[in-house]
Amino acid sequence: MSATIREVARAAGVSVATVSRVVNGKGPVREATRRRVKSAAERLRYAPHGAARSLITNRTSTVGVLLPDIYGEFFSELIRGMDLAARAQEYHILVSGSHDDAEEIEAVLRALRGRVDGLIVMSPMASASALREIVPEGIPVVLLNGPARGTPYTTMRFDNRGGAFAMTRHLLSLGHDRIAILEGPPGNQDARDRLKGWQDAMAEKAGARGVRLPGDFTESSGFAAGQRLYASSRRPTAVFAANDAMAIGCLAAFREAGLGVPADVAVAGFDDIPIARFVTPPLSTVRVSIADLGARAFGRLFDRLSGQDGDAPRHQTLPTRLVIRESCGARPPPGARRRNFREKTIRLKEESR
Amino acid sequence: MSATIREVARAAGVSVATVSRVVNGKGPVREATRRRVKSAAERLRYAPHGAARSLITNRTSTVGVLLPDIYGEFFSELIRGMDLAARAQEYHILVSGSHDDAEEIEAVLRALRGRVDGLIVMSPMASASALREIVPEGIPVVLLNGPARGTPYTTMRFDNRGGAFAMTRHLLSLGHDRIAILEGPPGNQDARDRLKGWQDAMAEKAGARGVRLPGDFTESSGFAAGQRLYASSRRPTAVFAANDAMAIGCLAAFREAGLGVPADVAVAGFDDIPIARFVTPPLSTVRVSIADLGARAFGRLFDRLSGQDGDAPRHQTLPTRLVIRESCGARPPPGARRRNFREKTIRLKEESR
DNA sequence: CTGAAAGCGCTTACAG
DNA sequence: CTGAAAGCGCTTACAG
Repeated sequence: MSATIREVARAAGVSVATVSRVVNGKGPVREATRRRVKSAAERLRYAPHGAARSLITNRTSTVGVLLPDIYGEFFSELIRGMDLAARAQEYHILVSGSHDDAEEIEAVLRALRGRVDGLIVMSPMASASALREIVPEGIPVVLLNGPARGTPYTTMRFDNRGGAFAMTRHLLSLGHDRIAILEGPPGNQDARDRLKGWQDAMAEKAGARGVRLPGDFTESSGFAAGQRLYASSRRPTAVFAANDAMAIGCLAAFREAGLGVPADVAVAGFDDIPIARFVTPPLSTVRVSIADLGARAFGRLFDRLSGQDGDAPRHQTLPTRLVIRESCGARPPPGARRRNFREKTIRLKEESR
Repeated sequence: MSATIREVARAAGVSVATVSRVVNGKGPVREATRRRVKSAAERLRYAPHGAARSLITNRTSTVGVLLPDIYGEFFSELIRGMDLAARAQEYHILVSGSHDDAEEIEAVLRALRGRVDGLIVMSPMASASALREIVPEGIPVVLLNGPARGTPYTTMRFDNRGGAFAMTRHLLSLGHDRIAILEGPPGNQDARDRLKGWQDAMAEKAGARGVRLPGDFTESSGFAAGQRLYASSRRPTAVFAANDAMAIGCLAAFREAGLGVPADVAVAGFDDIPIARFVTPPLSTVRVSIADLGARAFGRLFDRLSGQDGDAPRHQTLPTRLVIRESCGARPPPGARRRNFREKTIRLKEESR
């Protein structure tokens, strides 16, 4: 198909070594030779063969990305952030998604040997030790949303607990004392941390009573939870959903039941997906920058790959931001910055270690 | 890092050729030898080196996916569909997104040589000839949403025109005769085809008057369009947005202006993103299966790669489905199938060539 | 400044 | 049934 280095060498009347030097811009080459090679390469539309190059250099310029079964905008944004960061370093992204058990991940990881220089893994398994069994050693790994401690891996996550804590506290400060939480999927680390934040805030306030409802991050599960809440005898005065999709499903259930938001019940979500400000009423939520998470994860991995970083695992927690719109019925909190669309956002302190 | 075939060979007391035969399950090997090799490979956690294998077999088991700058659920769903289909064939997906000019794409394509067996390309450029200049020859390509004719490539798309035509006709049948369209980005082929469908339907009805408003597929652009429509002197009685995100933005603008939907104005979208049924009021739209598009695109490419398909380019158009909810104010159309959430869906005839 | 040669880790005819 | 050897397309010391 494509021309090889040998053909370019012949066309330019030089050795393959010289072509290689010109193409890679390293090693001394006389200007006249360089031009001859350049033009031959261009004429033949030469592009170095990636696999051949990888074999000898032991670098693939590719990172593997393993993700659990993810829907919606989270996935896009994450890939987007990583892809942009990777391209800037002339790296490629090999994606494999929809994993829900260890065996599957292991199979993919084996197949990736010799194809990637490093790995970004968002594991559906909470256990770090399980992961260590599976991930090949000697290859740099950045873990997304995994456990922060007790891992030999560098990790990166949002401050889920902090964001949930702040939002719950905000609801409490508005006078709510019966606050329900719509939980995410049981095994999901984000879901756990958000639940934890809600619990911690609720524990702070004497007399506050919480209700926990199961969910799975889909709009439907939020809708179902909303229906249950509506029918319950002592209805909570506020609902904190562990993500926006569920909050929006819940809003739909309340609307259908004729329940006013925020007049009859306050609702808040988590993520600040683009659509959050356009639903009825505009949704109060916790903003995270998913693309940023992706870009930083790649950046960390790249640092490791280029030896700019030590070998010790690092753990970083990205800050979140409270976004107060209409669904929680709040007046603009003091000190909040004014933004478009009548929303106020509050930057939360980063919780980094 | 990882064990090589040579190490496994030594450990098992055989030649590398034999290890290769065992690992690949081809060629005759005595059962006892096979077991010895298997156990040695397992003990050493041997995994074949992808690049080395690619170099000799001239297959990478990887397909490259080039996409324009895409946000939201479209991107996720597409990748998801491709990834699932690819995994079933033990293929990998190399993704590169956010391209908006030819030069960028060309650079990525060159870098992909020797890394992928085939390409799935969704080009921001409408012109097929421009693409031909860039795409390396001799490598199978499936074009997503590109022009159907005049290309040497196999193409795959939704029946955008047909879906838009059916929805517009539906609005007309409800008695609307002033129907606005919120257009997508100028260069986008989906956007063009949807506009065409609207135009064709409007042309059929004597006395129908259309208004065209610019948009870019984002909620914000739909919001802005909604505001303009509200302020306009002769307000249309129905709005057809070229995608759901814009329709939802438009709904938000109408709500803010105190305009009732569908009482004062009907609204319809395109895509049927998961959230469409949960907005207020639930959105009438045209359903497409994005994951299906992705899976089929991979399938076609795979057929080409495994020689199961001829060399002649094939063009396929995937059918869409009308989903009637509340935002367009229709009564259930006759013959529609009943689904959950009080919606009716109508399968539209496939328009395949 | 340039070239001949070794070698990266595999697979695959070809002998035996 | 098994092994020795060639070769996939590159890069990189090593000579010259």
